[in-house]
Amino acid sequence: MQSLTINEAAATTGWSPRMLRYVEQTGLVAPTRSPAGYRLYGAAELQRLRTLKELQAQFDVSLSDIAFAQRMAGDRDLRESVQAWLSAQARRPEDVQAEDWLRFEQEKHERLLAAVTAA
Amino acid sequence: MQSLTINEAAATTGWSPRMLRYVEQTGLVAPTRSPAGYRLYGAAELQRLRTLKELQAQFDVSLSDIAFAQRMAGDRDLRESVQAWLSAQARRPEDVQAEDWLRFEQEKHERLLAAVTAA
DNA sequence: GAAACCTTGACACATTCGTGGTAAGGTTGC
DNA sequence: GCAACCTTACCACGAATGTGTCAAGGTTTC
Repeated sequence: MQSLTINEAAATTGWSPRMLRYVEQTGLVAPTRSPAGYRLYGAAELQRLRTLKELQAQFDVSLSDIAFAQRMAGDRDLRESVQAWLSAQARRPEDVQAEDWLRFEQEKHERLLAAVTAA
Repeated sequence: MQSLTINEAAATTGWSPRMLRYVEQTGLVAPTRSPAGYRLYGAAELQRLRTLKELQAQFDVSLSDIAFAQRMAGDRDLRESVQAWLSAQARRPEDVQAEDWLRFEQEKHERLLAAVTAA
């Protein structure tokens, strides 16, 4: 599996070289380096870069949004604090939305329980 | 249970009136309104404002970060797309972190199953 | 050893976020 | 009816995000 240098990676992913460096700086896609320090993008990184672009286009999210999601994924304290804060709001009528998140997890448990008790 | 007007709410929460309006605009804390359109902050809103401030101080997150988390909570498509993108990265050695998120949900199911089968 | 790549670092610029102010006008309480 | 509040709508301004370009210098390839 061969790797692409930054300009090649830019060509096949639609990002500019400048942006590839910036994306790396945000911690979202970090290529490996050659002995001399050249960025080397493997198949996995290229795929991630493409899907990252899709994610942005489809939902209009910013890089810092995704970076925050990644931070939440890796920091349980943060994640639980945020979830707690959000769930406290689910009581209010206009925010039925927020409850969906919880309900989502809740339902997973219910489905799981249903499956187990049915057996 | 009486409600506070914006300046009173500002006084007891530490936010400025200006920021209370801004926070409302972000969709994070929306007070009810009096017939004349005055913002009325109840105990729940006041509490949410205080804990929001704590959340920011403790983890150095921005309002837009929390707003994005809230958006993810309410938009399953978005949430699952982001989670999928993040988990695709968990394979890479330096990102063991990200896997924790998934493992977290996984563990909840496992604990649930353990509790059920133990009974 | 020169052409064509790569690196980091900087300057620049538009856009958004966070925050304060101020102006023009409605509401409330005496 | 006036003082003290509230509203929305702006202008402003620093900090962060997103993006391009350019300079000074290392690497690779012929």
